[in-house]
Amino acid sequence: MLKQERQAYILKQLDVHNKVLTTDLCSSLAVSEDTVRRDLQDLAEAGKLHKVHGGALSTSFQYSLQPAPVYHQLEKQNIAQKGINLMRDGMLVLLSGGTTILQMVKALPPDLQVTFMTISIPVALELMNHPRAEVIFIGNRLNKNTKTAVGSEVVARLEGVRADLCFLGTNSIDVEAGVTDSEWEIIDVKRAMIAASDRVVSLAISEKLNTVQKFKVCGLDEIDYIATELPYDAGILECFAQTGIGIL
Amino acid sequence: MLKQERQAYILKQLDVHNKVLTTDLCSSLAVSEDTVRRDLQDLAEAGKLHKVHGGALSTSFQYSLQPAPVYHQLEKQNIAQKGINLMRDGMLVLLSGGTTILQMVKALPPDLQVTFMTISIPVALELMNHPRAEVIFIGNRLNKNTKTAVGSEVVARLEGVRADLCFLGTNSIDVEAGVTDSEWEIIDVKRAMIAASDRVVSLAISEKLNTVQKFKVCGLDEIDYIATELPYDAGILECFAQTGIGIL
DNA sequence: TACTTTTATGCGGAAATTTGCGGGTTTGCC
DNA sequence: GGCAAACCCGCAAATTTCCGCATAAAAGTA
Repeated sequence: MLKQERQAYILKQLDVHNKVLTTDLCSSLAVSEDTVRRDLQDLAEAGKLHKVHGGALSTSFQYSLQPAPVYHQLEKQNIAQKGINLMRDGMLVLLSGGTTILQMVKALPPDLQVTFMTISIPVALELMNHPRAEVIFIGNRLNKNTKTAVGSEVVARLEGVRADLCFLGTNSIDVEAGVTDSEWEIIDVKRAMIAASDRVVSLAISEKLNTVQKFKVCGLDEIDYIATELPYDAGILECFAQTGIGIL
Repeated sequence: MLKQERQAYILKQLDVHNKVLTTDLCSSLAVSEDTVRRDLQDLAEAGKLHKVHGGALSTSFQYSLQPAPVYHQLEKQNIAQKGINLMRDGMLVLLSGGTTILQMVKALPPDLQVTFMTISIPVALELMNHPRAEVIFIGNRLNKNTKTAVGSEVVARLEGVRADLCFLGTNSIDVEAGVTDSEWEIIDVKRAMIAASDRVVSLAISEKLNTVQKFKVCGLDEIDYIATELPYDAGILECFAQTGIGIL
């Protein structure tokens, strides 16, 4: 059988099943695994498929979020790193939604072995790319604006959870008003996440410091750390530090 | 034998078999390999065939020219429309994962007012764009390959559900073996989805008909409709129709 | 017919391609 | 953290291709 025939067969199988296994191919094509692997490599270099350990996936099968322009990308990457530094292997980590959280997930080191629970569809999708992360989606009805799960079912599920860390993609945080959000539906869920976690981290770019939204999530006393893109000793952070919150 | 005769013979063989081997030709034409090779080279330069190492392929044999990331796009849109036709305002509809389901979701008419329950992250994400759909994600641990929720928690949640319709993005469907899938983890979840629904629709491009995968989901008797891109009276569908399944 | 020119074919050997195998390493999973 | 599977690397064998050249056949010419 000619090489091109084999490769055409592989592509056809991919079109039908969206995935192929090296072992299956080498038995149905009656060639060695090395040959199949070389074929897959060729096709992958040509962009015809997506090679993975053990086989290959159809290129059309990987849904990627359109890279919507992320504002303050650099700042958010800075914040993300500060959050990542808190994670340790074996932890159970709760993640809310938001672009800052998403940036953090994208920046996760591949060797980190953490179980994540999230309510955000985009965050969950991004976590699918991480090799070692275990991902649990706390599902129920979805809010279309935030693309997160909301409702009493989510709150109930969180009641049985004891997490090490909770990261909140904070909408607004203020010394007086505490953490506030603009989406009414998400309030109860965030409260439940906070209640289910040992330590709570608020990720916020400095623009959101000392701003207030319509709905209150919790007071500052519920927050353990604030991560911003500012240096540790920035002036604006002093008043937060005085309330006993850790500045990252 | 004249050169033109040989080349005509080669083209004829290509028409019949879509491929020729240099060694076969030089024995059946009783000429040296070099001669055959020169013939193939001439014909390739004239665009009459596609020369490859060891022989040649018919030009019509799309060996791998374009991966066409939307290879089955049209077919899947056809299938999607057939599925959409079953939906009515106010229904509760279960959706599994897969590209066919995703196509259907993308093609949903904006005025349809349906409550969807799904286990697939990409499907849920796509549904976020629909203006009137209510979306419920049945969450738990996520399978990284399929990007769907799996595990007993999902099954338990589905037990309390009574849906009008269930759409399965079928991996393989066979008259004898029924519906089969390649992912072990998804089996229980699909079974639970089937049990929770009044009517079950299997969406499958025709290439998946009469193919079998490793794990059995259910027999054909559990399936109410099959939607393919083929017309109602296609021959391959007859054997399915005889089992009492509705052909869409 | 004899000679030249052009074209086609076969041959030998070198170069390139393909393939399978053995090793050592990495990866995924329990 | 271990174990089996999957992977990567280099090599060797078999096959195919390429290149130059000689020969033979065909075509043209006097």
